[in-house]
Parts: sequence; C-alpha cells; structure tokens
Amino acid sequence: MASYHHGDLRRVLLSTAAEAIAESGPAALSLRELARRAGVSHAAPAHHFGDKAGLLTAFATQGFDLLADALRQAGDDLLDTGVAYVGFAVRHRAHFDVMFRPELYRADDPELVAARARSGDVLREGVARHTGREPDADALAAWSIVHGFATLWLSGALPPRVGDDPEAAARTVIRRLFD
Amino acid sequence: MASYHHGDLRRVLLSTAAEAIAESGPAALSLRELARRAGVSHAAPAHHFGDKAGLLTAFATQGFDLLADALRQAGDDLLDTGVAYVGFAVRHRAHFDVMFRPELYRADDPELVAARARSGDVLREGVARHTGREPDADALAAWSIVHGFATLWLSGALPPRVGDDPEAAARTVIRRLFD
DNA sequence: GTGCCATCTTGTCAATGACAAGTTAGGGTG
DNA sequence: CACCCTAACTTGTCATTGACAAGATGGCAC
Repeated sequence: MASYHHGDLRRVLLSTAAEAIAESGPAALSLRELARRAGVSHAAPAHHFGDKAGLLTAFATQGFDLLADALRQAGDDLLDTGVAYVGFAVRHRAHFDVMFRPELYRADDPELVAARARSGDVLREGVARHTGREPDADALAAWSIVHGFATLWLSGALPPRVGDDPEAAARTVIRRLFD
Repeated sequence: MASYHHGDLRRVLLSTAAEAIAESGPAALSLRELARRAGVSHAAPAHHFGDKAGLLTAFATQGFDLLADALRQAGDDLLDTGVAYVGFAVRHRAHFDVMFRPELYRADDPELVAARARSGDVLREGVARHTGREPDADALAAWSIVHGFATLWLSGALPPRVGDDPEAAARTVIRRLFD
C-alpha cells in the first residue's frame, strides 16, 4: 500500500493542512510539505484540488460547515451561540484563520458559497429568536462582537489579564451587548 | 541618480508594500516585486529589513502608530473613537491586515511592542472616559465590536444590505453596545 | 480479459527568500 | 584636501516552492 490509489488522500490532505496551518498560519502553507507529511508525491495534492487556492477553498468550505454544526449544537440561547462561535474559532483555529481571508481562496466557488450561507443562516436565526424582530443591525452587532473577540484572542493582541479561558471571557464580553 | 544611495529606500519600500498588500494581501507579498517597483536590485530590501518578517515588523509598527494617531484625532466621544477605528481599518487596509497577524512578523520587536502599547492606551483611555470606571470588560467589549465589524467588512463576508458606507454602518452597530 | 479512467508519479520551469561577496559614494578625520 | 570607512546597494547563487506536462498504475465496469 501507500503506492498508487491512496484512496483517502483528499481527506488526509485536508486534515494535514489543518495541522500545518495551526502551526504556522496559512501564509506558510506548502503543498509539497503537505504531500511529504502524507507520504505522497509532490504533485498529488494538485490532482485533488487543482492548486493551492483550490485546497484552501475546500478547507474554508469544510470550515463553514463545521461552524454551522457548532452553532446548531449550542442550542437556542443566543449567549451560548456566541460563546460557541468563539469556541469554534479557538478549537478550529486553522479553519477560522482561512475562512475570513477570501483572498486566499476562490470566494465564488458554489460549494463554498452554500456552506457560508448555511452558517450565516444559523447565526441569523439565533439572533431573530432572541430579539423577536428581523435581525439586521442586531445580528450585525452580535456577529461583530463575537467575531472581533475571537479574532483578537487568536491574534494574541489581548492583555494577559483577560485570562486563559476564551469562552469564559467571551461570555462576559457578550453580556455587555445585551444589558 | 537612481543608482547607489537611493536615500529614501526604506520609506519607499514601506509605502510600496502598502500598495502591494492592499492589492493582493500580505501572503502574496514579494520582496523582489517590491524591489522592482522601487527600481532597485532584488536584494536591496534585505539590507533595510533583514528579511520579509523584518519588513512586515516595520510595517506593522507603522500601522500601530497610524492607528494611535487616528484614534486620538477622533476626539473624546467613544462612539467617534469606535468609528475612527473602523475608518482606520478601511483607509489603511494593508496595515490593518498585517497588524493583527503576528505570525507574519516579529511580535516581540521592541519598537513594535511600544507602538502597539501606544494605540492600546488611546483606546483604553477612551473607554475609561466614557464609563467612568476602570475599563477591562467594557474596553474589551468595545474593542471586540469595532474590531469584529472592521474585520468582517474587510473580509467581504457582510451581506450587501449593510450598504457601502462602513463608517455609517459601524456607527449603528456600535450604538447597540451602549443602549 | 480487456479497456477505461481516476489516481498518483516523475520531470521540469520560472519565481521566490535568503545569503555571500563585491561595488559605490558620501561624510568624517587627519 | 586626501584618505578611508562604512552604510547603502549590487551581482551571483542556492534550496524551496507552485504550476504544469507527460507518463505509470491499478481497480472496476462490461
């Protein structure tokens, strides 16, 4: 085995990419390095994804689907949904890092657009349940505050005094929006 | 002229980098392309910045200083400060893109640390003026919402219905935090 | 058993970042 | 005013990378 017809290569490459990106960011991602880690030739990734942008498009799509799942599992409370958003960013850092950097992938890819819409719907439903009216400004504010907190947390820009539990800190911050 | 001792190379490279990054993101930045645009040899940038991370460190430092200036000029009202934060992100997109991506540069560089602290101070002072008490959770919430909105705006993830004026939209969103 | 075709390989090219070693000029020193 | 000394920039080179072309392999339908 491990010769021709790996069979599972596409899936393996995506999960290997998650590790590599989590280690050193999307900018440092190398297709050849992925191939090496997966034990295949340097051109194997290109067959499944076309090029680097193709791989990251698939990766971002997977990310939006994972996000939709995570938000759904958080239940009906909007505060929990917000915390789940931050939790997703921390737990799936690599995906989150790529998803909101459209210059790295093909943002008009149909599958990606669909997955992004799915996660957006879950978020908007959560806000609508909470406010009772049509989202818009409320949803945008809620999305902004959780997205901003997650981004700042991941960037390491937050002062140490915030603590080391992102979800607990996020809960405190999000509450400020609903007082 | 335009031979040895360009004189202004460091400044020119930084502003050329701003253009290049604004066009295609920090990941696509090429030192050799910068050198070409500046009309110097492919190794000239390395002399001033050491390597790519060195250039981006200087670039991010410049960004934090520009941010501090922009926030100071916004005046004493916290809402205006928040709008100015978003305005900075939109107007200095390239800097903003790099500043919160520490894996691209040397986050422990002394000059960078100082510049980052300066802009952080301005933000925290604004929040302290508004709430009257010590910042912490309030500052974090305010920072999160403006940073999140700016990031989402730049990523193009926001639905078209938000409009095309980021600062007006930001004002609406930020108000949600202070009701 | 035969052919087909997705899957993967080997080979190659231009571009890039990093480094080494050389060249130039301008400012301070004697 | 001659010297040199050093910062600023150059040319040259190497390993690595992304992309592409062309070939090899083997499972599967018929």
